[in-house]
Amino acid sequence: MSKRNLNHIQKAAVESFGRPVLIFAGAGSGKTRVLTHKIAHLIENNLVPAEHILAVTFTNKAAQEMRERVNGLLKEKHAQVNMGTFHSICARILRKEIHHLGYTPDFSIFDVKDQIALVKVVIEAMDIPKNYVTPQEVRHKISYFKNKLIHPDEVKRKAHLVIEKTYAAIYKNYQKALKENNAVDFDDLLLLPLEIFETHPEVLEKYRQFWGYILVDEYQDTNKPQFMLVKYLAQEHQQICVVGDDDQSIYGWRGADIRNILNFEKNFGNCEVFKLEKNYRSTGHILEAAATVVKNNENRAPKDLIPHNGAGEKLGLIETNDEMEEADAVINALEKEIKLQKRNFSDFAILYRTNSQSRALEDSFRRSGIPYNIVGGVRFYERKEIKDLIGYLSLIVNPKDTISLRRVINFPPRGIGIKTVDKCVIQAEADKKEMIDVLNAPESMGIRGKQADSLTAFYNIIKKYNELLPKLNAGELVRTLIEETGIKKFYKESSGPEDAERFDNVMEFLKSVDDFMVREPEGGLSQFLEEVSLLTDLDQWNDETNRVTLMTLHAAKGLEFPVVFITGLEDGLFPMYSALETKDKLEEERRLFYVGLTRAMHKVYLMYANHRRRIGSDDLYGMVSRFVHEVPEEKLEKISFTSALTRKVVGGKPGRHTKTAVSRTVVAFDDFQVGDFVEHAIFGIGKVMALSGQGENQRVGIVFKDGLKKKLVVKFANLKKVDTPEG
DNA sequence: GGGGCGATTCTTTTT
DNA sequence: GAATCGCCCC
Repeated sequence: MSKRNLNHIQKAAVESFGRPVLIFAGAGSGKTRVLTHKIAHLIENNLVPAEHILAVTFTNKAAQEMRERVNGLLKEKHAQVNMGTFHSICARILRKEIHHLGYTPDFSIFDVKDQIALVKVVIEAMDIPKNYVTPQEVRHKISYFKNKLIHPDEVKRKAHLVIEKTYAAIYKNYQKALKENNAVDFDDLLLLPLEIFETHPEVLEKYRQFWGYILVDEYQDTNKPQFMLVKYLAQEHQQICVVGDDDQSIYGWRGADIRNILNFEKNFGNCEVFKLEKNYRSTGHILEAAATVVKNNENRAPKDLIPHNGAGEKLGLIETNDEMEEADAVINALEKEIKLQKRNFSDFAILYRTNSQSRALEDSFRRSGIPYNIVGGVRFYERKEIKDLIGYLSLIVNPKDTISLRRVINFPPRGIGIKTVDKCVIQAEADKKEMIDVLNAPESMGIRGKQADSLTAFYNIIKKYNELLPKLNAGELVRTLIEETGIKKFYKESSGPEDAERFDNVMEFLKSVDDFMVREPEGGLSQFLEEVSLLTDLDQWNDETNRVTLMTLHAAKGLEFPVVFITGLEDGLFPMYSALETKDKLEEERRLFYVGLTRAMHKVYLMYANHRRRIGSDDLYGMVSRFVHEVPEEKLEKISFTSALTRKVVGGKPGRHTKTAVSRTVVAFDDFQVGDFVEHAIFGIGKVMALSGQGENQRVGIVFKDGLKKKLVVKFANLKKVDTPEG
């Protein structure tokens, strides 16, 4: 392995061994390079065998990339390093160890929707006044408690208000219900291993010895359970290296505690600290702007980013009237970049604060024919049709999973409604049986006729596939399952246009099962389900194709792009209103802005709209974001934009299904080319013959239809671009 | 008792 | 704009 392309601090961090290592890695300072070289260094110098190294990353995709890069650095073949997110590593631990807590290894992993469904069931069984609490808010509370490592009993002890006591009671029952379903939620994936480590020291000892060296990336975004896991595993051998940047901590709302990194030296005494401050990514103006902004935060470790590249271009600032115009302005600037700087589509990232902002952007991209990729939003595996299928599979693997059972018992519709399900619940309680097992005897619950037949048929399918599980490979199983359950028939016979698309998604799911089987020939269905439930949209994002990337600022963490647009910079949206309540929240929003700025290599565009329509809440007539004002004015270049498109409503009444006709008319500066046809209010149609000047000073030489030649300043001429000489 | 259709509600960010 | 809720009809 060559270390020639490391600077001396990076090299020292790579070679440090024998003491805990803390690396403060500023944005773009070569953090991933240090981590991969460090892993390669450990292996190559026989300091730690590859299979005894554990590397924790923030996303599965990052783990995959890190694996490839480590493999690229090492010439000799070596065992695989254990890499993954906290959640995926913990899931693997649980498959082996969860029996210590009385679950079976086939446990289901509940996502947010499953959690809400379970909370609902729990509340309904509890004699709580209707609408006193919503399942969503309770789920949120429970997750909050879990991320702070607060047990139900402690919540109960500290509860004063009736509502707090209610939360405590639901939390306790919810946890009990999870276990009865042989299911864990996302938070449990972290909590249950901790519980095992605390109650079974011999298990902890086993993992301590196995993972002789631990590396944690994005350490600033670890929460309390994650910190405890690291502490348990590493505090004895102290063979640990964490990397992070307190300025990029953006997951406080999920329990991430910035103190984990700021107090690392206290928790792991005798540690060696390295600061990577040289930025290899961004040009000077961008870097200085970002640094000035983040210095407004009080709660941060003082540090600098030293520019390595030239000053580059100033940050573009573009004001528009509304979100549609903002989207057009993005396209406009993007096309200019492509024309003038010869960039590819994949050089651009469009970032926003909330997923719903992607809609207007998406419309414009589609209309202009520019290929794009949206990362996030509704994930593939959260679509209804896919969740239904996963529901079947979860139930087959884990028949105790009543949430999946409820989900699929009447899909496709087979005449089993809520009342019938209720009868089954009561019967199961009375008989002390699993819910699945009472379905077999409908007569004993007073269910007859169509419902009775449906119940037995449903029971037989689940039972049959449960028994087939060891014999059939996952792909075959799913294929026959969609036939036998009638899912295929249901979609094929449906005339709804969205059902055709749903069936396509089912087919794509089938393909992902096949892919999994090729990748993991030994892997069973439950391993596939685990992988699927921990996969995020970002993990599947393919950055090789030539497309513009649209994503939230959160999702952009750890990535870099030549050109970055940060949209929706309005007070109330970014920063959000709710973040104005406390200093900590505002500082986290500011860090998010900092993360956005530092994604860019060459150019940043800051965008805001004077009026933004939002679904589900009032329109925002926002002021320019305070963050824009925090960027030094001399770093900004205002780019004026007049809509290149006029929208007019065509056909039908205005309202829900209003169609908008879009025509290209008014243009921004710098958007003329020789040969373009234009229309002037007085002189009429003309043809552009010459160009001079730039931006506000741009002039165009035009020959009008009657032979009149004019040289006009674009700013004042109010020209419209037209497609043909006829207008 | 189930199914269909209109009314209502949701909103930050995600492993 | 979509997903859930609740009402009403079969």
